[in-house]
Amino acid sequence: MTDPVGSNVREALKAFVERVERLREEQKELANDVADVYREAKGGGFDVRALKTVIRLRTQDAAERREQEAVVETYMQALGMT
Amino acid sequence: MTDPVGSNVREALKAFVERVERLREEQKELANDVADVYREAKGGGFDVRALKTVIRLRTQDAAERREQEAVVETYMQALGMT
Amino acid sequence: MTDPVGSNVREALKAFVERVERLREEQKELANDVADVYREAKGGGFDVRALKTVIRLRTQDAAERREQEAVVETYMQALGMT
Amino acid sequence: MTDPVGSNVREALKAFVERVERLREEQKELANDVADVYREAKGGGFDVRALKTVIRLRTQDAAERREQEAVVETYMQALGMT
DNA sequence: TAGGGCTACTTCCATC
DNA sequence: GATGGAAGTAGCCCTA
Repeated sequence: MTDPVGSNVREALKAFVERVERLREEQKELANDVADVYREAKGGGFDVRALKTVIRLRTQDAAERREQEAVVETYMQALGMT
Repeated sequence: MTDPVGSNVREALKAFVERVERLREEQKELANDVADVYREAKGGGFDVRALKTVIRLRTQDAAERREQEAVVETYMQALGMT
Repeated sequence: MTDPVGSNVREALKAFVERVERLREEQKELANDVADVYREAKGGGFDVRALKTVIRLRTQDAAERREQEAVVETYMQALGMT
Repeated sequence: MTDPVGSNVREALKAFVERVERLREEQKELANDVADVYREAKGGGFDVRALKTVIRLRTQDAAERREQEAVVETYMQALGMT
């Protein structure tokens, strides 16, 4: 056992690395799927940027979102960004 | 049909949004899984930052990686970072 | 001249590195300044998140921004996010 | 004073926004300067990616950097990435 | 109050 | 050039 990383530890290391790599692979597949959906939506005439905005807004609580938007609106009016 | 978005289009919109949201949900779960693995590894005494570095390096081609490292090493020696 | 990096090249390398580091330093100072402003604004009762949103929106062309917002609004209504 | 944002507050708001925008402008100029340096370096035959790596490593303490690299090396050997 | 995780933000990189 | 993902950083909150 002169190895700086004993075989049990080595096995644990390999296991961690492989688990992460497997998960990364699945993440990449999902990212491709998402890109496919947007490509389809674009092909169907939708504005992808607006779609992304809507989807982002949906992740926020509705009440909180309206509150944020109200504050932003107030600031914009105060700055003459009408 | 005074609606600016007709019902067929509306249905298509909902379908796209829901598909993306489902995929995003799965992505989030995978991200949590990855975080869990790193947490476990940390608990097992591994250096998470080094782990991430190793996993990143594994995605590179071995020959290319060694080439990069050689150049970096050369520059570091030239700068006295020995 | 057995050095893999000749002295002229070495000097050029050092010069590039130092120029970048100087610029990075200035960037960091500016980032601190920005953080200070937001801290002040927060202390003055402003909503920092909304402030950031407003400042981001100001970088967009006003007409384009309104166009985007109109599309987003249309999608949100179609999805019942009223 | 029926304005939701009183004039003093409005002035404060404008001041904050303008300060941030000015700082952002300076940051952008610095980013351009950095890009210029790398462009020059590339023109002089340097490997920009390796340069960036070296500059990043220089921000770390030398001892800490060597420690990190040793751990990474150990993990790589344990994984057979020799 | 110093640390330590957590979240959000920003920057960077790799990919198309 | 644009996009998405990852890494690093900073600020926040809580705990000890």
